[in-house]
Amino acid sequence: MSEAEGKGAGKGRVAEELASSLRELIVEGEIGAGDALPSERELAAKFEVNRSSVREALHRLEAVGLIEMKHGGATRVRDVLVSAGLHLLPFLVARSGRLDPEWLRDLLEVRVMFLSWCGEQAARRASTDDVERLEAIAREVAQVHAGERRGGAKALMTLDWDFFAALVATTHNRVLALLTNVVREVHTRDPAKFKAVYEGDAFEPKHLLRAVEAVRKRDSAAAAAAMRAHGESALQAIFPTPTRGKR
Amino acid sequence: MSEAEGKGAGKGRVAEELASSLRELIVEGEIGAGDALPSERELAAKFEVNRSSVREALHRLEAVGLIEMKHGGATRVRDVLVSAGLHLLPFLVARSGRLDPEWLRDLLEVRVMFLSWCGEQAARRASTDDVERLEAIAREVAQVHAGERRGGAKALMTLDWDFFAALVATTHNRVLALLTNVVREVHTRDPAKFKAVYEGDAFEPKHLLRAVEAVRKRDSAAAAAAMRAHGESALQAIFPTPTRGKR
DNA sequence: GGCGCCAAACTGGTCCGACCAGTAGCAGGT
DNA sequence: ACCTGCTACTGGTCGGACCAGTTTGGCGCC
Repeated sequence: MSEAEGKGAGKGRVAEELASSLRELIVEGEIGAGDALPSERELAAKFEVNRSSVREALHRLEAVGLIEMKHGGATRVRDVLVSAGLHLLPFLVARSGRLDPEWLRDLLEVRVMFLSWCGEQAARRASTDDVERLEAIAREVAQVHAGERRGGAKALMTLDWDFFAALVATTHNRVLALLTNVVREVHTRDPAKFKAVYEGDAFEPKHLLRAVEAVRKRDSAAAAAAMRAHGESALQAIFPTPTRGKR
Repeated sequence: MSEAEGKGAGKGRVAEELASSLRELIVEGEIGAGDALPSERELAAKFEVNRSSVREALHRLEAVGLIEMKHGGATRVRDVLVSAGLHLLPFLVARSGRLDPEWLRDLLEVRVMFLSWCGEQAARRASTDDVERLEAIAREVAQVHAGERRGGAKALMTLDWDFFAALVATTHNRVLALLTNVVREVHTRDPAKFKAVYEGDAFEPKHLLRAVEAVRKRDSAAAAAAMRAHGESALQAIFPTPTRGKR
């Protein structure tokens, strides 16, 4: 009866939980694009919640582009790849509780692009304050990496994110800021999943230090290259094969 | 394909309209980050709609990160730049009905990054079919641009988008596909706004043709350069000053 | 038999009023 | 002065009624 089985989180909110369940069904492909969902009244009965709550849950999914509600007609599942926004990236990357290698790879590839471009733009726009901020973080990373400070992989992960965030801020590009918000969702939803990137010897603070120096010198090409190397190292750590190759 | 119908204003949906009104108030800065919204019951009375509809509207805004609802506490406006997703890019870029130059510039800059990177990845992953598809579109663009075919700026805009979409598809990167969905929202919400990019002599099909050739030869660097040039030309057309420069 | 119209039986959308469940702030006791 | 606990808020859930579109199928007409 009571599907009181607490999912990952979010008790209290009935609607949120229902949305979570439905999202999972869709993301896992158990409902397939184009299929019609049960009617709101049916869902309400099936999940033993009020129809208002069902609607609330459905609206959440609609807002993210997962489903399409049509007055008078059925509510249908949309094709994730052509209608969904980045909001459900976290759920796609970590479907079935595990990291999906395909999605993770795509994500890390895009990350390389981001890092590289942020480096390039940051080098063009950075103020001396920006440079100092970046340098402070980079140094801290180096210290933690060298074992001079406590923290380990977890601390590295946090600092790496801080560096990225600082870099984005340095570009003064607000579109990028919005993009970063979404990336942060992925990053913070389940940090443990990405720990591997920071554990081996793949993580090299020197890239960050090089990037800082390049930004200081206003050398956008070098900054881009350094950040690209930083991103590539993570990619290589998880997918040792060269960047190319068929999928 | 064509699913973006004119949505200038009044919807049949009460909740949607209310959400629109509130979103505008927030995006225009009339409610300011951190401020508390009136209670749901107050809003219901003020807008003469039911509280359920108010909640529906609020949930829509919450879903995109515009506001924060706390059980027992007040519903507050969040800082757009640190919490909002890309979903409201269209509203930020076109706030007050006009294109905001600052946002547009940021957007076009990011577009340059996208195009460039897509070119690079496409060159690595393209099948012969992909190349043919890209070439077909590029040729069409060239024909329209040369006046051999009807359409003018509007047709160019559509074709340019098709090319971009095809390029993204060629990368086989699904994260990028999601990202593209969001970009499409901006692109299709009010196409007339972006007409300027395709009207002057700024738009040069040769970049696309060069990109196709580079992709065919698996020359990722050349493809990246060509697409970057393509993006830069649009940027230059609207913001004639060199890429750098303070803001 | 085949065609077309119309009405019932769906669907989602809105409304109402009540109650549950947290929060914050004020009042009173210590 | 501090802490406690009540109370008057806030949002969250409920269920039941009704409105408004879509879909469907049967009935009458051709």
